Amino acid sequence: MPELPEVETVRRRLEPELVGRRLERVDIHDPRLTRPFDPAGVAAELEGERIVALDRRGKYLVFRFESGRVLLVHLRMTGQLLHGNGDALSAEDAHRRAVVRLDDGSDVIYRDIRRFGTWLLVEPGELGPYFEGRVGHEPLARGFTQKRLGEALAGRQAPVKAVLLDQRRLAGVGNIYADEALWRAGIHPCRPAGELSDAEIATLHRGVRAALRAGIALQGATLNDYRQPDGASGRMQDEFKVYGRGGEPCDRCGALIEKTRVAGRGTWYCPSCQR
DNA sequence: TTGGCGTCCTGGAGGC
DNA sequence: TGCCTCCAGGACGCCA
Repeated sequence: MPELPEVETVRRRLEPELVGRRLERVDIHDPRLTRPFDPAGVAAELEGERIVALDRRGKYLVFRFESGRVLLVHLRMTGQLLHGNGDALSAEDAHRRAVVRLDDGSDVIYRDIRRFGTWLLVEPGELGPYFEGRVGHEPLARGFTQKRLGEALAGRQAPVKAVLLDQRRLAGVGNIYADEALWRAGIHPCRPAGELSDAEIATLHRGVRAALRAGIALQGATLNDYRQPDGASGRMQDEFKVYGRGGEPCDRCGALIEKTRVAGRGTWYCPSCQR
C-alpha cells in the first residue's frame, strides 16, 4: 500500500514527464473517485489545465496547475498512476478508474483495485485550509526535529504505533514503515506513546527517517499492487526487518518475529529486542 | 480531547 | 470444483 516512500517514488518518476504538459482529455470512469463531486464535472474542469508542478504532502500527490488550482490524488490502498501509451497499457483493464490524455499524446492511467483512492480538485487558496489539521509534520523535512516528534507523542496513552499512523501528527507513515521504524528504534509498538524517554524519542526519530529513506532509495515496497509509473516493482520488500516476517529470526538478535494487532492493523515486531 | 471501532472495497487464501 | 468466510488496511465518521 502506498506510503510516503511509494508516493515520493511515483512523484519523482512522473515529475519530469508531466510538468509543462497540458491535460487535453480527462475520462473518469469511477463515480466514487471524485466523491462528493460529479466526475464529469471534475473532468471538464481539469481539461485544458497545464501542470506547473508535481509535489507531495504526506501520502498526497499534489498536481499544481497554471490556473492556481490543485488536484490532490490519494492512492490509499491500491491506487496506481501509470504513464505511457494508454492503448498499450491494457485498455481492457477492469480496474482502470481514469485516463488523462496529455498534449504530447501520452496517457496517465489511474487504476485502483479496491477503489479507496480519491481525486480532489482544490480551488486557489483552499489547499492550506484543507491540509490544516488533517496532515501533520513531514518526517523527512528539515524542520522535523526530535523535539517535534516528542511533542507529537507527549501525553498520549495510545500505543506508539497508533500515534505514528496518525496522519494529523506525522504525515506519510503507514503500517509498513511504522513497524520498520519501531524495529530500528528497538521500541515495542504497544508502548504508550507518552511514556517514551527523551533517548527513546531520539532513537525513534532516527528510525522513522531511516526507514522512510531506505524505502525511497529502493523505490518503495511492492507487496501486491504498488507499481512505479513505468510498471516496475519496488525493492524495499526485500529489505523488511519485521513487516510480514512472522516466525522468521530477527536480523539483530535472532529471536523469532511475532505478529500482533495494534490500532486495528497487523503489527510485526521482535519480542526480544523491541522493548 | 482521546481512543477504539465500524465502514468502504475487492482479491486472494483457506476451509468445507 | 464451487461456495463461503475471513483478512488485508488508509482515512473518516461515530460513539463512549
